Amino acid sequence: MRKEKPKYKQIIDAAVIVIAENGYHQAQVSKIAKQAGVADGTIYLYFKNKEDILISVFEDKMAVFINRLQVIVDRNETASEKLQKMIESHFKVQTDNKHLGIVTQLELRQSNIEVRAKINAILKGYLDLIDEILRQGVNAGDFRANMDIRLARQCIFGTIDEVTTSWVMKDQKFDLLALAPKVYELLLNGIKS
Amino acid sequence: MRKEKPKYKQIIDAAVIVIAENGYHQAQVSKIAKQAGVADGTIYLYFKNKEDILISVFEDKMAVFINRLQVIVDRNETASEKLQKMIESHFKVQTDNKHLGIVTQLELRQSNIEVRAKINAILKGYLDLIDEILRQGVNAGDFRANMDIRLARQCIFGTIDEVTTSWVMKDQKFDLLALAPKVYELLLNGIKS
Amino acid sequence: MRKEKPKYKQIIDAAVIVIAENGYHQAQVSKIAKQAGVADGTIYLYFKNKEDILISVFEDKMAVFINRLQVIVDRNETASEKLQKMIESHFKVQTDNKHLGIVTQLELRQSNIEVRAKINAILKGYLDLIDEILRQGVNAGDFRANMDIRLARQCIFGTIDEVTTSWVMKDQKFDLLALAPKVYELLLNGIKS
Amino acid sequence: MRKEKPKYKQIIDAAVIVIAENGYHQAQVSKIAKQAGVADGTIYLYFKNKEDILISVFEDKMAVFINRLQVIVDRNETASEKLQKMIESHFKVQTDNKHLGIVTQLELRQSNIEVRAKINAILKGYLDLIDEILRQGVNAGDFRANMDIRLARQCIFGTIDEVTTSWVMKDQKFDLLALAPKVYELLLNGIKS
DNA sequence: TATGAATGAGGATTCATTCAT
DNA sequence: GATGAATGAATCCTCATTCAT
Repeated sequence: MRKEKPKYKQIIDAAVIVIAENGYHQAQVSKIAKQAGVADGTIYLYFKNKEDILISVFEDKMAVFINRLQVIVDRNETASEKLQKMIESHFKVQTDNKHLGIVTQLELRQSNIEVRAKINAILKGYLDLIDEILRQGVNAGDFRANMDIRLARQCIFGTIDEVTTSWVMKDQKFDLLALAPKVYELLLNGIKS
Repeated sequence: MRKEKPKYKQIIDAAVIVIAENGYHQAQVSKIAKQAGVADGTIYLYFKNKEDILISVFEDKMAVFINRLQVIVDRNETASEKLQKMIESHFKVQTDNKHLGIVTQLELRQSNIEVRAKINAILKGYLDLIDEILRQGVNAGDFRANMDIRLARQCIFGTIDEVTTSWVMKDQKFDLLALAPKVYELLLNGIKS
Repeated sequence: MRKEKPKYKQIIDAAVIVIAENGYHQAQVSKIAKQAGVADGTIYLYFKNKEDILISVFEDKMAVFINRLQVIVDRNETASEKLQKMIESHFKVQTDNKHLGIVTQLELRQSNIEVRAKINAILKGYLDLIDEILRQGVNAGDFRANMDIRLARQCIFGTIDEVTTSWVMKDQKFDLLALAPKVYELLLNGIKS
Repeated sequence: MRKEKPKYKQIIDAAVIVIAENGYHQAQVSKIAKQAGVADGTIYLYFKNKEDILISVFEDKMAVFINRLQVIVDRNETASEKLQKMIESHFKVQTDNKHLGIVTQLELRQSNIEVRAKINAILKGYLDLIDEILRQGVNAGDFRANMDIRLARQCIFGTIDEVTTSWVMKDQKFDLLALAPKVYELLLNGIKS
């Protein structure tokens, strides 16, 4: 599998650095190749085209969020606790990697509709897990029975996303993780039964 | 004042159509000029450069949201009622113009950091009005006293934005306006005292 | 005659200022019109096109050189004295108008071949007068009999021109007029019998 | 070193031909690329921008003049002989390449101030060698002791330049090289002791 | 005469991708 | 697998000139 080859990872990491430090529109393939320490042409042995690099970057980084959330969902806890852990986990991953937020919240959003559609398909795996928590909460009677799952999830993700983007745009100057309890409280109030 | 000249408006409207129908990266100045029924050079009598067109488009369209919200804020009603009207107004404006959502939710987000920074400055006028409603609600005892205004606003705007984007990406197939009551209920639960 | 109309002169003078202060390639017709205090379109009531303005500027300014030289040539003096006066006169005119040198020595030389050809035609009136002095000198036995008039004139004009250009490029910092005696000596040695 | 790559030279030579045959303002990069037999983009692997091409053209061609003059200066001859050889060499180089004079005397002079400044810096290498000959002549007692070196050089270069330009503008119809002895005589008379 | 809004042709440059080595 | 020189399509903006008023 291509993802296991060392150069694949090398190029992905280089792309994150180049995009974060130069911005989406200044992240030329040649710059990524240089950062990765390979020739321009080598990129095309591992990626179909530039679009493929960008999508792979998102996929690679999103996997961290998804894997952690999967662990949370699989635990034997209440939906409210899972919601809380989810928010904390999301903010924790962003806090741990300065480049990540710049890339996911600002730069990759400048990509064109086609790339964004593929990014959304990847994001769906994450959103589905949030839905799962919400369904668990409804079934357990923790969350309101007549709640629109999709809407609730859009509220949760929209809020987390907006807060994260705001934090990135403020140069990550404040403690994002410290906001988790207040975000949790706000969101829980909206959905609890 | 330039905005009162008919051609200024003509070009703005042409830009919205061209961007919505061709996409951000295929919205060439010459295409906008043709759509507006003017010569390419005429564009530059009304706009400094292409960036200026895009920012002006956002400014012009955002003004509709802001003006309507200002009216709502100025009314003699409870903060909860204003929140409700705000959500309805937001969805109403989006519903009334098929092109608008494509431009604000999808296409203009592909613009570079400089344009986005200017877009955010315009957006701030809208966010400030939401903050105003929240402050009014807290002062009147309708909303929780210890509520973080900024966080609550990020929750509200993040949710509305996410719902709207989702509606646009689903080709505006369902009735966005019909979602307003449920969105209102969800958000109000999160902040009411 | 168009040259006697006040606006004609107004535009010529404006052109000299605009060219000197902005450079040839930044001397747009609209800038000249603004400096002259007329509308863009008005320019075209007095000049056929932009080229015509530039040529007229050269013609107008060159007339000063030519008229003064004509007076010198018509005097009852030796050719050597006339040569001396000519050099002094040339440097004097340049010294008297700071803008003139910038326009004639640097900026107008950036014009295209067609304009330069017309400029050369105007210059010919000046060169012919130099030839006249040289012929007088040869006839009077002051200058070498076997001298090639055209070559001698090219030497004289080439030297004066090179010295003047050098003075302009050194920001007219030194006293050009003070060089006249040495230039005269150098050139006279080359041609005297 | 870039100058040793065949394509660098290819492009320089193509630029000379295109400029000479089409004129400075009609010498588009794409035309130069086509003449050089390379793609437009290839130009930019060897030159920073169009300005860089033009300056490089002048530099490359001026090197011929400078190298030949350096050889002359280094010889064990009198300053007068060197002056004579210099004039002959200058006219010889111009005579050998029909395109060269058009480019150096007419077309490149239409370039803007920035390019001209860089061209003048290159030209300085040539002028310095003329100064060297003059200093040698003064020291050896061949040229006048109280002579102003700079002025004498301006006279020499101004004359050669004027004669050459005149020859180019007359479509190189007469024998430029045949003028060398008379030019030499004229200039030598001006400076010899 | 005078105005000035409108016109529209024209070109340098970037960069994702290829392919001979 | 790896290289990197070469490709070439694609677009924003300027400004001389016109002409309806």
